[in-house]
Amino acid sequence: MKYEFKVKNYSLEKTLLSGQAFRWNKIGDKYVGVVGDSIVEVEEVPGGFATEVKHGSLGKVDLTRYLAVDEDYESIISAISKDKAVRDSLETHKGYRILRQNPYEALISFIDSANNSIRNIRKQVDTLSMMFGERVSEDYYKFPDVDVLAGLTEEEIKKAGVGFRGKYMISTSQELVKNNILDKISELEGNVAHDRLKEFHGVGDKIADCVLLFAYNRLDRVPIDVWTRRIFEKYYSRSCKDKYEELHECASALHGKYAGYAFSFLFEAIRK
DNA sequence: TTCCAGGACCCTG
DNA sequence: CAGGGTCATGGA
Repeated sequence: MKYEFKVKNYSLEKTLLSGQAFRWNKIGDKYVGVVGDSIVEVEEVPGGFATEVKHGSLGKVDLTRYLAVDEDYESIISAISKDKAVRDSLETHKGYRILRQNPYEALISFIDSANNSIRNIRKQVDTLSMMFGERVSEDYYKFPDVDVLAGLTEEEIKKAGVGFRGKYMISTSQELVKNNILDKISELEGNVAHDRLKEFHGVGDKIADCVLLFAYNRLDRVPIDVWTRRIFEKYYSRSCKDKYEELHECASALHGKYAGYAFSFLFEAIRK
């Protein structure tokens, strides 16, 4: 099925290849990715972009949600633009959007992000899908189902190249098979949801916030990592202790309910 | 060869 | 709590 989206200020490249999602590739002029059970092709056209869903059930409503096309982007930009550092980063990185990914896929993918490079994460998530996910078409595989990963041995999952993170993926999946709380996360208040996610083996402060920001649309959550700390040093040399919770409080105080967006722009800017 | 990659865990003091 | 070592893997 083909769908067209009219939307301003949407950069497919910055959004789909940024490191918030790991299953998109640019092939020629098109971006091709696997979303749920579908292969999606996206291409820029005048006034927005065109999508084609191959093999799969993904509809326009699902895509609108996943790609955050319905987001009130101008309001967000306007709100965080009060800050000069953010304004500067927007000059280069406006058009970046925060996706709304599947929570399980995001959880496992970001468990894979621990002490790892984006390049490797991409490769490993791809291999995981190829080895343990359902085949969609010739070269494309769905992200593995939770009960499949839950049934693997550490030896088996390590063949996907995920290293020491494999055991975390398995135990997290096993916990979810026993008690799938991922739907309930959305009902929890921010800090509570954050702490609940941290109960999974392999999920610490930063990864919990990645999942909240990139899957649950919690735009106020800020994954604090080395880059975030560099951002604080460079732009906000104020007195917040070098402790995760304190830094997150500072980020909130600076940018409020869209702090996740603000720091995503700053992150993209400083990482270059 | 060594170091680092969007960290988290575990053990000490 | 704060500070270390450790964990697989690939690329520079």
